[in-house]
Amino acid sequence: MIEKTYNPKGIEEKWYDFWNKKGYFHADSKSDKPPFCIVIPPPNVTGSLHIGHALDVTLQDILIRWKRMSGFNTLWLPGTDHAGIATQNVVEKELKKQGLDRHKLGREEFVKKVWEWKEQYGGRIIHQLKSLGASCDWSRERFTLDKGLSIAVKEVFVRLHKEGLVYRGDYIINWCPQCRTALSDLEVDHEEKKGKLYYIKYQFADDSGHVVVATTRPETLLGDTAVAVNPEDKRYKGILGKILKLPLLGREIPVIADEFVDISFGTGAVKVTPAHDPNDFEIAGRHGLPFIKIMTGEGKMTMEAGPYYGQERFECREKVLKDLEAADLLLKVDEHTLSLGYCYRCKTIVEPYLSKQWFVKMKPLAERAISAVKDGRVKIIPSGWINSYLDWMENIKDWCISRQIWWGHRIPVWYCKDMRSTECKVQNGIIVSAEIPEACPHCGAGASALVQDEDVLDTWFSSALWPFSTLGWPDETEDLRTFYPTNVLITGFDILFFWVARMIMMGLKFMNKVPFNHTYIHALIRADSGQKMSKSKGNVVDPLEMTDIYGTDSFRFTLTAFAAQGRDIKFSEKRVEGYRHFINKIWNAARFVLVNLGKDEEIAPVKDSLYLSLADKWILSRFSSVASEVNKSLEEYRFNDSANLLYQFVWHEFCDWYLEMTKPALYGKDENSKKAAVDTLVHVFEATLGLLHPFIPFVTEELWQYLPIGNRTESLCIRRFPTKADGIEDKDAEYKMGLIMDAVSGIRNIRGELNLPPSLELNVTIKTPDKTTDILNENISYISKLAKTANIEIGHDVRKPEDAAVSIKPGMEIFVPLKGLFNVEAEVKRLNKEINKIEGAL
RNA sequence: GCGGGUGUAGCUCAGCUGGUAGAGCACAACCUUGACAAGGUUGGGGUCGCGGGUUCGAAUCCCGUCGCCCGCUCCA
Repeated sequence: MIEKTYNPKGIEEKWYDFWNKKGYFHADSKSDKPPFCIVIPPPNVTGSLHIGHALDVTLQDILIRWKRMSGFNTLWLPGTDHAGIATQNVVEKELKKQGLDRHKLGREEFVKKVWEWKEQYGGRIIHQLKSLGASCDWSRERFTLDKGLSIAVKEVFVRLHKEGLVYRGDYIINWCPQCRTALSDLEVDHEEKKGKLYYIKYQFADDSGHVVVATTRPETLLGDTAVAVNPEDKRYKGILGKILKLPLLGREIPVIADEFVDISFGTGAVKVTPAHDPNDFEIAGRHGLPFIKIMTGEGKMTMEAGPYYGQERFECREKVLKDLEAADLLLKVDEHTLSLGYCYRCKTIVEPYLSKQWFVKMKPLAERAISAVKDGRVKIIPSGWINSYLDWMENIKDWCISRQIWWGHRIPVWYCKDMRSTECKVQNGIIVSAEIPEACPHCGAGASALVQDEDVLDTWFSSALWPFSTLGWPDETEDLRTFYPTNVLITGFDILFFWVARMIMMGLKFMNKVPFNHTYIHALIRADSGQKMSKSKGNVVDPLEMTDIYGTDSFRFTLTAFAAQGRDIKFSEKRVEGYRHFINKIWNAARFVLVNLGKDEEIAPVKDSLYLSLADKWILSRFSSVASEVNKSLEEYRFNDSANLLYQFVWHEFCDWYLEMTKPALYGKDENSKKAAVDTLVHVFEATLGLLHPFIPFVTEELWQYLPIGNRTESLCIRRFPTKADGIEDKDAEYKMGLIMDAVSGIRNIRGELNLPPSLELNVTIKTPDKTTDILNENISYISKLAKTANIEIGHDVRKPEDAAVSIKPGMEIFVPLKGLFNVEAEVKRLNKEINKIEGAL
């Protein structure tokens, strides 16, 4: 006999190894079964599992296990991401502890170190995924820097370049002076901060007065090449074209007119710093202004900054302000809230910076991705995200894809130093090639004249190809034919733009088909305070700690029950404990089933039995509708609904009612009834384990092994997933049981008149109201409920009771046999005791 | 500025297409009854943010309002 409480230790590892070794997770690209494929959102290779992953993985595993059991050829493709900047930063931090930095090591040595790091920690997250029960096909595991995926990356870059969708140019990009690399717009986090707005006098060169401009970054005036006003601004009509003396440096700059300037903000006059502000950059383009770089990639001032040369950017700001004040050029300082950009990896304030970078032209790619969502080829669930998606896509800007770091896919571009031909000069000596070129294709210069671009690609460039690069693209593999497009992508909304949108664009571009038909965006898990979980706040819940204390099944079930669509989740450990009790309840229900089984008992199909009791019919019918509801809710990604349905059914119907009501038959002398009861009990319990398996795979597999079901497969995880046909629909039984349940629940209220016989049988009469008007005035909702239970269609207008009373007529009496309630006797004793107590007190 | 979400029991949250307010935890009382004390039975506790409207009937639909939260975007 099995233990009284469920202890997951040992059981989880045992079954995971078993499933894995048996090859149940392996997908067959030649199978006749319909394919069902999910590619995992690849976690950071050196990362460790956080609770968001746990939710993500649990939901995917539920779908995969459910589809596998439902007869699909399932592929859940696992893998990891090299996570460019993130990983490089971690390794650099580690080197710093050893007194090293990457520049001392040199590129080759450094990259080697990162690979070593990857080898050392890369397996950790995979191991953690397995401990959650993730039924991935590990034979197909991928890493974004794998050879195959690298080929795909180069191929995409080359093809996009050929079509003019990849270009190189000087633009203002977001620059992190700490990481010393460009960042895409998405990699910048904005935060509102209280800052100051400084009003500075710019004097005319002819000493005929001054113009006041306002700025939040006074140090950038060192790079000003104009002051702009709105052409419509009457205040400044007279000064257009006049020359100003740049404060502190004395350099001469013109006053220009540009419509970009907002008349109502500040003084209506704007300093123009083309090399350090994206808007000013554009203004400069329109007016042919020079670009003066006053800052280096480290955030220090250049020679152009004159006396401020070499100063750090914020130090320089202070000095500039001091000097302005001394020169009586600082008119006033206002409080001003502004939103600052921070590097999403190192939290340093990002600097708008002019530099040469590679970009992807997004508009043409976005157009197709917009229509794919609009016409439903990609369905976003919940649909609330569609607006955000479209909004972003319709205002998309070009994507800066070059990063000045070393860990990642090196850009497949070489520069010819010789440029011996005009052709080569026209091309600026740029050679884009998937292979290492042996000579310059433009001018024939030898390999020694060619230098590869130093930069690597944004880490999201390779993830954008994930759904097809992992299946073998650009080769036309069997896997690609079978599993692309994938069925569903499950991820959090935080990477909707980073990743989901870009996959849709790339999938359409290179496969001509959307990468997935559905994408389910789940909620973000927050700490119970409602804040985002983060290490610095110390409010992180470690999933492995949860599984260690409560078991994987309890933890998975908690996450699933939490996963209501479209809202954030505040995590509470108490809920996990509650669901551990649920797991234990199932465990003990199994013990009940097992003690009521004879040794080697043959379990017959219940449909053949003529001796089914009301309770048997009822539970079979309930099972039928629960199975149908679970299938339906999973179909619609209502994970929490399916979890709650099962919780409700197992605990409050199967355990609370059915197990009690079947006892008289089980312990009775009638062999036929007993046989029918045992058959039903085992059958329903076994099928329920099937329904539960995708949610709580370990405990269900363990228990299933004890059940004597004929013609069984060797594992529950490949058992056919139950449908409503595994029960027997019997609305009449449900109706009658509903009345019994109502009556029993009402025992307390009618106890004064209750005269229960000592035997376990009694009759309860439920009398419907006498008059139609009573029904109308007081009992419409009651009638409505009864009608619902009895599955009677009532008219839309319940004000016409004759419609409602099709089978429940006014004054009609319904007799309900309350038979075999095991604990009625004890309940009566208790009630009488309490009544006596009350009477005694009176 | 634009968009989205949310306000339900002491706490964390469910409540699909309108029909007598639910779960877990916490609390109180009783019960070791042949699966289960990680249990059972019963109970206390809610003006479903506030104000209107539609309806026989609204937590649910509509309008307004207050509070909290989250995205995107601009600001010199």
